[in-house]
Amino acid sequence: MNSSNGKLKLQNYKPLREVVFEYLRSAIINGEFKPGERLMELQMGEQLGVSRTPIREAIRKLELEGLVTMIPRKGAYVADMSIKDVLDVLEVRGVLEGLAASLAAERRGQEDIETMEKVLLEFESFVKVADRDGMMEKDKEFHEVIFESTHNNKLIQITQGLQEQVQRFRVVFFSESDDFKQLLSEHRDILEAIRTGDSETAKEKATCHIRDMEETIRIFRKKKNNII
Amino acid sequence: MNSSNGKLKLQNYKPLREVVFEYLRSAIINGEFKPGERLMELQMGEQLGVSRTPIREAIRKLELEGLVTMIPRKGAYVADMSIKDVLDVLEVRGVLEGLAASLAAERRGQEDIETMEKVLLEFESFVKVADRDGMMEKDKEFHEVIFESTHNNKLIQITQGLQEQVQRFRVVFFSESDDFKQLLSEHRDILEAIRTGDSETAKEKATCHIRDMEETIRIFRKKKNNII
DNA sequence: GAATAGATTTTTGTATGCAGTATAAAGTAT
DNA sequence: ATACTTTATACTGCATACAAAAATCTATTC
Repeated sequence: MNSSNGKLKLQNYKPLREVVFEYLRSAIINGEFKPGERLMELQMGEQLGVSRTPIREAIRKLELEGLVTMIPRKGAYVADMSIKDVLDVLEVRGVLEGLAASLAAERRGQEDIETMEKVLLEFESFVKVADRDGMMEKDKEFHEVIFESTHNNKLIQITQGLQEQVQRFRVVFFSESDDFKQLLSEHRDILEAIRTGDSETAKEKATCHIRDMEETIRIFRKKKNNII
Repeated sequence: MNSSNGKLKLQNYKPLREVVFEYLRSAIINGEFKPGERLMELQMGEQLGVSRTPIREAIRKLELEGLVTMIPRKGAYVADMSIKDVLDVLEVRGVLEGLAASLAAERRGQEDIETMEKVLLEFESFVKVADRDGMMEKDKEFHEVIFESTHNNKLIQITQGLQEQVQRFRVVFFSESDDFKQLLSEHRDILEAIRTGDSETAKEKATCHIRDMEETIRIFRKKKNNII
């Protein structure tokens, strides 16, 4: 079970398809590949220095994850994401964050609390220097810690998928909103409820937190009447 | 846009990988392939009369869906499912069913209600003749209609995935429980709340419905202390 | 008889080849 | 010029080939 033998390299081995999958996912999530853009196997393969096979296998996974849309015999396209899609995701995320916060309040360990506090402080310091990328990262981490604290693997897995889908939108959100103070205070409220084991309050605060995001998106939709 | 030309065949075209994917998924869900069983590409290919390529691509999707576990350079195995896994799924399903029922109460159309009523009647008639397979099918359909009525595509998509994972367990549930009358009356309560547009009650009833399933599983775990 | 090293077979990972289809371009008729 | 074929090209879908790793079997040694 321990790793004292020489097989480290083997355990570190990662199939090309996996490398490609992660690369493409990250590229789509971070907007390097734009929605509607076509992903051509041969071209991507040349770009990454691999054959079509691993590309194709990676695309199958992206397809199931909803980041890529397949049209048989035509090809793979980066999935469009309408504001309706984002709102749908947030509607689901709302209840899942609520569930997660309430479970976390019941099940969290001491080190979970400590990690949350650490992340929150780091978020705060990014707010001070107005580092949006830093804030986004820490915001994501904060929610991740909460989900980890539930010890419900399915919940963690599902949320990760959703996470990735909103991530594409997060950039917009963070450039729209200026009210990071509110975000911070909401996070503090959630953490406080989890710390004291008050699952009911934790659930409520977490749900509201997402509802606020929804509201921001709705306002955004009214301002610019376009599709992302 | 219309289909008056001869291109019908093309629109019906389904890639082999898709056929294989659906076949394997169904086989795993219905327990024809047992947990831990190894899926060998060449062997599966011979069995289905296709080459390894479509098999591999199907496996990538099953992998992401959590029905298959990959060990690099060793192969694909039907994913194990512990009772803890099932309980984790149900914990998530609980809040999602709640959300779905409350949204359905707000957004359902007339024909949604009619479909639910029809399915419920069909379920009832299967109860009368003690047809477990029929009941299982109608139970599944009932929940599907509710999710459809939310018009939230993400919610529908996520739940379908979860659905498939518990389906493997449903067989056990339906052979354990004899209290189909209660199941039926719970479904009736949910439908009634959705019909009258009482989203709060709908949510509550639907959540309880899943909690009951959880309870059944917990009792089952105590009775037989084995892993499925 | 057990253990180990080596050879053999099986299986995965990746690349490539071939057939068929969609798309764009060129040509033809009206 | 416009609409309708025809042709060319590029790409996907699937099969197959080849390399490398894992598993299995065999023989040899203690």
